Amino acid sequence: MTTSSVDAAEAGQEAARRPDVAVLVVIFTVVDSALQVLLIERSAPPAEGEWAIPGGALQHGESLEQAAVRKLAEETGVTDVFLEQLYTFADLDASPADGSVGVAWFALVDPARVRLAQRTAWRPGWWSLDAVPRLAFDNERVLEVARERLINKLQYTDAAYSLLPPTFTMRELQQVYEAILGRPLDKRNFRRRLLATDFIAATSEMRSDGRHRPARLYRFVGRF
Amino acid sequence: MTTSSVDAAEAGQEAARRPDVAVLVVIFTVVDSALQVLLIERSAPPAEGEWAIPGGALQHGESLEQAAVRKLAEETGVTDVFLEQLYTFADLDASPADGSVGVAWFALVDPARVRLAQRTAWRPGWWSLDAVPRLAFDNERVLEVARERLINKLQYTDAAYSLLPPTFTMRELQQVYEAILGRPLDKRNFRRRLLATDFIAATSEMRSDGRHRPARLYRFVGRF
DNA sequence: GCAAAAGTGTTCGGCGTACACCCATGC
DNA sequence: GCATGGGTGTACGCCGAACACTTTTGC
Repeated sequence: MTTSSVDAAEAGQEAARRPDVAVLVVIFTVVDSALQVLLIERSAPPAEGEWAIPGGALQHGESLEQAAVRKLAEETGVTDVFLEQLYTFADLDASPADGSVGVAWFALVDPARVRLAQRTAWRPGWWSLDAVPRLAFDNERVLEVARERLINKLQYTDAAYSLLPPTFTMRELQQVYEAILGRPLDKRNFRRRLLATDFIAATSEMRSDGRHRPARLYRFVGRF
Repeated sequence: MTTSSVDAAEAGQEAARRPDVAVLVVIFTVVDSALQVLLIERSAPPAEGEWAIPGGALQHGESLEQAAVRKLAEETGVTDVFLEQLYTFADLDASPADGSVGVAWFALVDPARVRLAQRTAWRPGWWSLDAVPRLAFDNERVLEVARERLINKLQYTDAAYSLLPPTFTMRELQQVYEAILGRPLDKRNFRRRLLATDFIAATSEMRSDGRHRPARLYRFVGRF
């Protein structure tokens, strides 16, 4: 780890001391029916010009979760979302023998709430999962592990709450699932299954979109 | 973390330098139909006299997995078993603010293969899961996470291969499952389900135990 | 009236679960 | 011959998967 994903904020410390513990946050979102991940363009060696998963050193007195929350907020301005520890890597770096580790987390965010950090150096950007560029270090492995976990989590938790606004239509929810699972789902089965879970509940509101029948809005229960 | 689970081998280093990264290994076995975990009695402060999950500092040039394998071998003499990363904790210690982390792993071992390290200080011992002593630091949390993962892994993987000798009877296999799940299972359903997974296959051998019909021996496939 | 998305039921196969009796052996 | 554990089959309920038509609206 060490320098594998240090952004502008940490870039100064990088030369001063190699941190022993870093936190990486794989930030997913779904826009236009496409699963996307937030990546940072590295503006200094090593791996200058390559893209990497956002991350930085664990700061003094911070818990791992606090560091992940902070990192997520720095990059997206978002708090209070699905955020879960993923896996810890010791050899993400070009220099695996230095004893440093990277603790990877993954987060799910509603694109409507995101305000990306405005920088020209260490520029952040969304990348569609089926078009990610070459990544610095071994970040491809991290991303792959994150994607697998996301697919699993979706099956038996309400994690999707974190990818959608407070209310949403069944179609929107289904598109989120389809984008993550990478395959189309049957409308009737999807609706029945989701309502059976009690993750979501109907609201009394409808939304009129265009020249077609208005859609009922739903919300995740246990939130708001 | 830091000193939370350092055994005799690392005890000397403990005073010299607080390691930034430690590895813990939750080692499970099943003996006499009881799920047991290996614990180490701490022979020096902090938490002297309390029991803890075995662990130690990540050594120079070592990957996390190598450290876990080494730790497991030091304590049990066993290699080549189910060993999987569990979770990483930053605040296992009494002193959570020191920036050190503990990467927890969990392992499953066949009791017949184990040769416990013979020490009087930092003495290792097996404890039944429903009778563990008070643990040092926050090791109870680690143990609880490990047990949950073990229960899950059992459902959809062949992890149990690591708890049994190369061949075994259906009854022995079922007892392992029952010990871990903590409830009795139906003999017919168990047999049918396990054979359906293709994790195990019948051998041509039988074992005669006592004054009753001999039992067929099975083996895990994809091992040996 | 027509285009577009919303909404709705039934059938089928597989899987987990409950449940009871005969079989082979040693003493 | 009897005690002990080994070994086997069926019925049912639930769940995921496949599949097509009617409804409501805007234009």
